Parts: sequence; C-alpha cells; structure tokens
Amino acid sequence: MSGDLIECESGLLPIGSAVLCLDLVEAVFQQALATRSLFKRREVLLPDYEPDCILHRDEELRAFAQILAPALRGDRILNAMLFGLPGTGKTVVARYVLRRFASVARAQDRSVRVLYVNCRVEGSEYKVLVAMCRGLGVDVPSTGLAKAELYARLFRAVDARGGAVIAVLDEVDAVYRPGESQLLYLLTRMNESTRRGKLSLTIISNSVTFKELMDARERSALFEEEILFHPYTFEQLYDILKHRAELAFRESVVPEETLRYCAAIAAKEHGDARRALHLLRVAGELADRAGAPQVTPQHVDAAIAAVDRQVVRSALASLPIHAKLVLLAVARLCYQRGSDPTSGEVFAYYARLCRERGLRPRNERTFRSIVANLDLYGLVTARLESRGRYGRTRRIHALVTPEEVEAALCSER
DNA sequence: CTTCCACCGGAAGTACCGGTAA
DNA sequence: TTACCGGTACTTCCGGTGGAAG
Repeated sequence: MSGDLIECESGLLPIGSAVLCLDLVEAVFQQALATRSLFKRREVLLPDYEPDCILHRDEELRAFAQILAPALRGDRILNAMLFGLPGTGKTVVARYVLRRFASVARAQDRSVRVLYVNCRVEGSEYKVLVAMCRGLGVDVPSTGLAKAELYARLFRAVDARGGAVIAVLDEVDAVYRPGESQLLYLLTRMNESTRRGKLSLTIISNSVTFKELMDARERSALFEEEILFHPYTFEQLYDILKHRAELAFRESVVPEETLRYCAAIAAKEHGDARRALHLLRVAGELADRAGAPQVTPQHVDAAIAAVDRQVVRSALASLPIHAKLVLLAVARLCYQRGSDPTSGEVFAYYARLCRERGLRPRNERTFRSIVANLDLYGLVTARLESRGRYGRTRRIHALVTPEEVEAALCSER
C-alpha cells in the first residue's frame, strides 16, 4: 500500500485526485466547525426517547399505575389491554409507568420482575417466548425447541423465582392472530399451574380491529382491564412538539408557525405524535444541513417529501426478487400505455421478465399474493373490476415509476 | 332470466432452512 | 447421527363471483 493520504498529514504531498478529494471533504468539516448546529439535543426527537414528563395522558398514566399498584402490596394484579392508533402514546405511557414502578418496587424490596417485550422486534410467537425466558435469566436456544417445551421452561422460571412477574407485550398484533395461536391463553392461564410465582400480562395493540377480532368471550376471560388511547388533538400535539422542541433545539430556532404546521399535519393523520416528532426532526436536519438560521414550514414540507421518498425506497429495497419483477411489470405497463393493466396482462409480462432473466416464474396463485402484498405496502393499487361477459379482474396501478424499480432491481446483483 | 368469462382467494399440503436434543 | 422444531415460500386444488352478453 502507498499510504499517501496518511503521510500527507506529516507534510508529504498527496498525489493526483487525492488533493481534490481531500479539499472537498475538508470543506464539509470546516463548514461543520464554522456553523453551529440548530440542535441542542437531537436525540429528544428520536422515537425511542423516553421523556421525563408525559403531556396530556394523565388519565391513562393513572389508570395503568392503578393496575400495577396492587403488586407493591404483594397482591395479584389484573391482566390488561392497552389499545389505540399508532402514535397515541401507548408505549411511552407503559414504559414510563413500568420504570417508575420498578424503582418503587426496588426501594420497597419487593420481589417483582418487570418484562417488556416488543413483539414486532422479536418477530414471532416463538421469539417472544425466548425473550421472556431470557428476561427471567433462563438461557434458551433461539430456535429448535418445541413451543410446548418453551412454555414449560417459562412456567418453571416464573415459579422458581417466586413473587410477581409483570410482562408487557407491546405491538402484540405483530405475532398474535386471534384464534390461530394460544399465546395469550396459555400465558394468562399459567397461574393455575404455578404455585409460588404469578405472571400478569399486559398487552398493547395498535390495531383497532385486533380487539374486534379477539372474540368477546376470550377477551373478557383473559383481560380484566382495558385502557383506550384516543388520538391527540391539534392543541395537544402542539404542546408536545413545543415541549420537545425546547429540549431538542437551541433557543428561538423553531418559530411557532413551524410547530403549528407540524401539529396540523399530524392532527390530520389521526393525531399521530410519533409522525409529528419525526417530521420536526427531519425538518431540523434539513435546515441544519442547508445552514439555515431557523426551521421553517418550508423545511417541514421538504421533510414530508424526504420521508415519503425514503419510505418508498426502503420498501422497494426490501422486496423479494419476484415482487420487484411483478412491480416492474406493473410500472412498465402503466407507463407505456397510460392506463392500468389487468391482472392477466401483468402476469404475462411478469412471466416474460422472469424468462429473460432465466428465472422460473411463480405460478398464478402466488402472483396474486404478491400483488396483494404490493397493495398492502402501498406500492400499487389493485381494484377489483367486473367486465361482465368478459370476466372479473383486477386493474393494477403502479404508484412508483419503472426507473425506481429498475434501480432497486440493479442493487440485487 | 341464465350463462359464462377471467379471474379471485381460502385451505391444505410440500419443500426447505437453520436450528436443537438425545 | 436421527428425529424433530418453527417459520417461510411456494404449489395444488377448487369453490366462488359481478355483471354484460345472449
């Protein structure tokens, strides 16, 4: 190796394009040094930040604290359900109350163990059980065991340590389909077979349909308490943004109108505080990079576009190869003729694309599932249409350009 | 009124993968 | 080594179905 770049620090001249390159990078660093960031504590706006004070959720905080409180006296606590739309404060309330609960319990020397598991992060029922076991200090293999064995080990762990275990399963709808799995049933019935230890369960769900899907008998038998989280109103979102902005940004870099604008956008989208904070953060980053003195509503508009683009790009990138090819077929057909192709036409085109690449096309049924998934991800819209004598089909419309799909396809290999 | 097209989408089964236990 | 585990991707099979044409 030549080591030109390292040597240049000690006085030797770098060769050729390295000079240019060095100046370019140097300029970025120098600018960063010369201008002050608009941020004071950027992490305050990140989704996993746990605030010290939670605004506009007094009812919910009190209700959840009341559910947990009996455990401090050694009594059994009731199983609970927290539900509401995304960004309505469920997770933040639950984690806050759990944190405070744990510290009080520790001070009182109570033998209470708190487990918090995010089911979406874990990804499957099996992995949720693994996380629970490990949370209780039992090492279990991350795969390979029968579920029944895992339940048995969890039972034993709860019983062996005695006292109460409070388990909170966040985003439970990610791994639990009512009727398909016995997860919640088995966990809530665990107390009947343990003698010393007691397990209490709190589940958190984003999905409103989840509650309806779970049949009423099951629900009332398993969960004695329910807390509903309503969407934040415009005023509440504004307060939250104002509070966080004061912590996150230097003084007077975020004008009132920017906060109001962010709040208004999030209020329109079912009062999602997470979305509002995300927009504010990205707007701040864009303003920072542009060297602007303030974060303006124009930066928020740019943030919306940037976030949307990013969502599309990462959704595209994570698609399996056949989904990308189906999407490319839809995008090309839409683009070429300016109208939406039918399901049959797209399948024929997709099959051709596969053969061109030496791939075996998936069959028609799988193809329909792929289209249904693309629809779910918001990359296409597929509406059912009846053409009478000429049958029924789906009209599939691409929401991305052929170029975007081709770019994603290129990175495939 | 019936027929019949061009699909739809649920159910069940198969194959495979990365892993464990004995 | 063998038998088995859960999860995922895919296939096979097949009973629907809205509405223009006849």
